[in-house]
Amino acid sequence: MKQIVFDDEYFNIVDTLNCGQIFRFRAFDDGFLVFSKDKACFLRQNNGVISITVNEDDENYFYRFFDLDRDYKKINDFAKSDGVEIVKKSAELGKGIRILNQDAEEMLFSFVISQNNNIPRIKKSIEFLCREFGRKKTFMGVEYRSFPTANELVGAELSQLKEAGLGYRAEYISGLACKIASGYSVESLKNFNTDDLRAELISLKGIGEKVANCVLLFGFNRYDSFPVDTWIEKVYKEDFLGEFTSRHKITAFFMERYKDYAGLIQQYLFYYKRSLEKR
DNA sequence: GGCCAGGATTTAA
DNA sequence: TTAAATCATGGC
Repeated sequence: MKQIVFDDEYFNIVDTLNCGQIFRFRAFDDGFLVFSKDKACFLRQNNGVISITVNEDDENYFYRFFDLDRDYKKINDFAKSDGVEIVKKSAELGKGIRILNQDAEEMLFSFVISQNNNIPRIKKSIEFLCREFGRKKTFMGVEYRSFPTANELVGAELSQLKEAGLGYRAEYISGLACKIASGYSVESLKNFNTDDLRAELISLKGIGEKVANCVLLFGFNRYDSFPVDTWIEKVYKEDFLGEFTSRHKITAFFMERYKDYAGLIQQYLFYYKRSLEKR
């Protein structure tokens, strides 16, 4: 076991886990277990310090996973200086949000499931897939399951997938698993520039512009992407008083405005808007 | 019982 | 090029 220690001024565990970018974590002891791919780590926050407990071999993976090299102060300050009130407020509330560098393949499957769905249900479906098709692992004495590989998913019957509550998305998951298992390399996509990669992702069945932007942001570490979902659409209409109706144009509007900072500011806005109307 | 959720696809205009 | 219909599922 090894510990990564990090100042918590721009790292809040609860906000980072609950802002809708990650679906696999659970409260444990005085912190949280977080799962990615076949790996796990344990996060705690006290006395102004985040401590991340990892297996020796996973230190580099989770250092990158939690985006520990990025200057969050710079982006947060920029957002707080924005002329639109909700951007300032969301940056204050979301100051501790970090964009996680998650596994690209896991993000592909996860965000295909996310379409026209809600976060609690997405979590349940993913938990089911891990429990049913992932491998059994233990970390700090706790049992968990790895996220199933494409090879593990491709063996599943459609009827099995539907037990996960995937609905019509089951066919997308099955198709994607089949494509990857038969040689399509997600890894090699990392060499694409952002626009080419977005186009490539959209060409996959079950992935449109919004999901592609989520995968770009959370799975490929591309901050120059701005997913527009129902909440962001509300922000655009209610707080920016925008006139565009198509999500494509709304995305373009925010991309032009925030450029390389778009990804994090999008998370600020999503988390803030959703927290207002959820209770 | 209709509306909504981190929408995408297909078809029609 | 954009608009509307359709697609499961569960919580409210």
